[in-house]
Amino acid sequence: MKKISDMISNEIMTAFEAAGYRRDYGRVTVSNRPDLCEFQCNGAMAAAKEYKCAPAKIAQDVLLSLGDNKLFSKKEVVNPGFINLNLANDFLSSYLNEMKDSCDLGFEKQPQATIMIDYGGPNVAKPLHVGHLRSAIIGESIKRIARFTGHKVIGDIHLGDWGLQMGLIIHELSIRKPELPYFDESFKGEYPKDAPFTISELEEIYPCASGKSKEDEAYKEAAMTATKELQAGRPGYRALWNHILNVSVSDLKKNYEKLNVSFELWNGESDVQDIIPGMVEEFKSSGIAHESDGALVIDVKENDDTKEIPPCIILKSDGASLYATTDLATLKDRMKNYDPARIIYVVDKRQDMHFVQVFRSSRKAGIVPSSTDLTFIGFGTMNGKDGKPFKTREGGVMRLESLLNEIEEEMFNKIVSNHTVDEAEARQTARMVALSAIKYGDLSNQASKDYVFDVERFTSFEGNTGPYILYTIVRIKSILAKYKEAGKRDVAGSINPPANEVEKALMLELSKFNAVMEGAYEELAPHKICSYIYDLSNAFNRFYHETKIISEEDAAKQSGWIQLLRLTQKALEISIDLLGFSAPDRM
RNA sequence: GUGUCCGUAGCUCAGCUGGAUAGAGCAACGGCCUUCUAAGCCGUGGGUCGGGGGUUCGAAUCCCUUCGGGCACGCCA
Repeated sequence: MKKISDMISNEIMTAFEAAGYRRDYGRVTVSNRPDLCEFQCNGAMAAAKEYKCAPAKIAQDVLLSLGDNKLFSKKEVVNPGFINLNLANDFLSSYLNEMKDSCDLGFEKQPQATIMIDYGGPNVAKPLHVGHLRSAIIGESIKRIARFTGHKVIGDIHLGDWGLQMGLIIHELSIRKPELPYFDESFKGEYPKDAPFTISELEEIYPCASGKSKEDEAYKEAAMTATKELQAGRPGYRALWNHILNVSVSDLKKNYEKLNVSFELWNGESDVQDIIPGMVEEFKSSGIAHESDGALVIDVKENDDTKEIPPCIILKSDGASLYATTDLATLKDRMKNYDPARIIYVVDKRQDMHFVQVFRSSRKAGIVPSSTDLTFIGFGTMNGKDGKPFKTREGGVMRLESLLNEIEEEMFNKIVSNHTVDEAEARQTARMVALSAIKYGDLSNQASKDYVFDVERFTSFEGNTGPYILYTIVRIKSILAKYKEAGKRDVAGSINPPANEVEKALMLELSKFNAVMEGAYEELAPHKICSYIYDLSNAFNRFYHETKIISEEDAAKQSGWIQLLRLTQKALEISIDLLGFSAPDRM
């Protein structure tokens, strides 16, 4: 169904036209002065210059040709030329009733396109820490928003599984457990099925090896050799690499599952290594790549650049490929296998330059046609309260798992101190509330900005927080349950025209649903959904406070409210689902 | 140095395709639980939108300049 703002705009634009003014001056927006009106049109003031006419006169003309219009209960001109509008009550209620009876609240789907999301993946064998939180949370939300919009979305975690970190681990293992068959080059038998380490050992080995390599040149040298041998296909190392991958991936899956985040593809850098040599050859033979200081590069600077964009390095002077090479090969692979209309990278904004280089190179090399859109969403850093990158109290990297547990524990305590519930339910609820706190806390900020991750603030959950939204939904569920207990049906009936300001305010918020969802996709901005459901929850809680529904004796009134509640619940639940969390029945 | 993003209430943030009196939350202070969950609702105080200039009938929003901060700037990922 049409967005309500378009319906209103259409009336006013037609009136502009009928009065002899350009149609596009008639665009109507939500009022920024709710005390004066619900919607406003500023076009008369903008038109004043073109028509050399007082804005108030133009506005009067417009209202004159608008005449009696069923959509509006109030339409007036206010100096210097604002057109202030209020919606007619029965128009508003009929609009909401149509939403209520439509699929997805009447949201108009876009024609389906294939969209891929690249999460700039975590590195294998390193523990997931808070730095990985944003790409998972934002990426998941964007995926859901794009799906809701009507698209087919494929998320690829895109693991970092091919770099020096693998060589470091292999080398460190060779020191710790030299007796393992993986290091015996003459070994001909079957390698063991089980990994010679657990995930916790692995997570200890990497930082240890990484530390050593920074201090010990020979150690680093050996790790690089191991990396090279792995990449060249040394059987023992490949087998070991498989173990590292398997152990890591199953641990990652467990962690992401807790976050309610999933990926369609668990590809990684290693998957495209085979196609790199051929791709590089093409770059050479087509002449788009050339040698520079011993390295093979593609020039990507353009005339209207405001600064020098360095060339994209394809091969190092020692002939090894790099990050950009892998990303280009991945693009090639994706175009071949999925032919997406759009690829969205949800990656730390510090990698902006890298993606400028890769995107331009991919166009230049003809890997990605102009019909496929490449979007880079760079997100900001998660900082601690001191404004510096988030750390634990001890100054270390905060593991994702500990963070989740800490917040869950806080929630659990809050729940059991509030009322008596059995432990299993309290645990379950605590998980849901904790997740809402973390995700809403992240998504309510603009993705591109750094933000302060304040555990205390997130666990206090008063005000503009995920738990506040959940609490609102719980209140609605509670009323609906009581209504049902009283033996009444809650499926039939329709929303009545609003009886007072508070009720109308709630209905107006609901009517914006479609426009908000559309905007959230257009701008790939989950925070727009957050601010919407915060407004909607506020409007609902005011209404809740003033309206006693269960004790209402007028059955028609009561069932109208029940329908209004169901619609509110649906709008909120669709929204939080797009943000990647869900609401319990009680909390 | 060059580029880029940011600077809005004590703190954390919205608002930015120009519109009427710049909004929330937290913190502070004061009300509201015999009635659908007080994780809530109502109210009070708190701002030269970093500074300066410009464009405009109108600027937090656009342009210029200046100060302050983050980040990135060829063989790491």
